[in-house]
Amino acid sequence: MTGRIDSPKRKFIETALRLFSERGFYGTSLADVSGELGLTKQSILYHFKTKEALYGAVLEEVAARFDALVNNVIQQDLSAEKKLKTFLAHLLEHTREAPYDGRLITRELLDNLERVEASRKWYLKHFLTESTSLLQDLPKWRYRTEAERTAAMYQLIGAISYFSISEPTLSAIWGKEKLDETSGVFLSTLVSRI
Amino acid sequence: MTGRIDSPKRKFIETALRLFSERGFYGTSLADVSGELGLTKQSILYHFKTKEALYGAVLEEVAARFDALVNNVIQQDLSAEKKLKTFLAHLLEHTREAPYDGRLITRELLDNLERVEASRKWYLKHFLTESTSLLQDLPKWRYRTEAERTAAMYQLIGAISYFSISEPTLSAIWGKEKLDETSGVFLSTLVSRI
DNA sequence: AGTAAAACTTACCGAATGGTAGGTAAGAGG
DNA sequence: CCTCTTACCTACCATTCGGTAAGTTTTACT
Repeated sequence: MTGRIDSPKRKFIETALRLFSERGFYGTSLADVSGELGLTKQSILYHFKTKEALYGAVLEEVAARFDALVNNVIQQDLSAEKKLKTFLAHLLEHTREAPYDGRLITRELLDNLERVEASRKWYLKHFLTESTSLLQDLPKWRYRTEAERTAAMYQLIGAISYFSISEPTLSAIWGKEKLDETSGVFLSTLVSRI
Repeated sequence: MTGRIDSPKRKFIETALRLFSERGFYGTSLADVSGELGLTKQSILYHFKTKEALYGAVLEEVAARFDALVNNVIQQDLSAEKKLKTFLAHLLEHTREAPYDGRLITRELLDNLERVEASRKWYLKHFLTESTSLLQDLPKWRYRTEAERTAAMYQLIGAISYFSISEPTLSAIWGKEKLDETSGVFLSTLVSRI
């Protein structure tokens, strides 16, 4: 693993994440990515064999961040309810601080329908499984069916994710002020309905 | 308006909708679209001045379907609560019957961040505004703030939309059986938390 | 200082892209 | 029968794409 913070690979991954998340895989060229760093596209191909390999590295890093997010909450010594609320708060906070992450994952959900390969991994599997387990220990949900808990958890994740990718559009439609008001009450409104 | 069902424009729009929603704007070439119809790409450029114009026509049609969906519910003579539930049921049903529509809108939410032009219209404005108004007449929500109602409504729409674009991925992660179970209880789980 | 690996560069390529220009075949209406 | 419009076509073009090959510069280490 390239652990070094300033490893050249990492600066490519960071830039690629931003561009892939904003313009998508096909909308981003290798020249775009390297250009942002003042380099030629061949500098990328030195570190990553293909464009797909670069994309895979980006996806892996983003998935690792989401995994870390849910792992972190699970390991804390909190009540089940507190864990869930903390998880949702952290997830929402993360989509705000690192909007590229959520956008990339959403694009991946849309794209892997077509750009499938035998080797494609399901980076989100761990995140989804662990997230859903957070509902299992809630008294309110313990005696519901597994399917109901799964549906409920995916609704929470979906609500947060969809809102975060919509923010630029909503800002244009509603104006910044109304968006900020809505953002301000988003978490409490979401949690109040659990 | 090209009202005729078999208008040549319409067959291009239908095919383009499918491909744009599956592969995205940059992932779909004019040759791809025309190829599916056994034609050359110039046949498209005869009907639509540019690729952007074709995309715009597709987007307009999809947005019109969402508008019709919410308009249809609002005009019915139902209680506020029944209206909301009917709306959510119809929205979920629509994302299942016409999965291309939801995927295209989600891509547009992601893309218009970058592919903005002065002329770009906010196709979703009417849909969002009218949808949110559905919560206004619910006793439970009447005395909450406008921002809270807006947040709640967008959470419902987001939950449905995100789930629908995730179905292929979830089917691969969970398997078809678990996905079907979850789908089966999705609406009731969602509604029970309003 | 010397050297070898790492991190780039220039030069090039075939394929695909959106789009232009200039046709042609078919049908409708007078 | 003639003409105009619709709906396509072939031919072509400049640009961009991901990727290969072969050098050159920078860095790290002895």
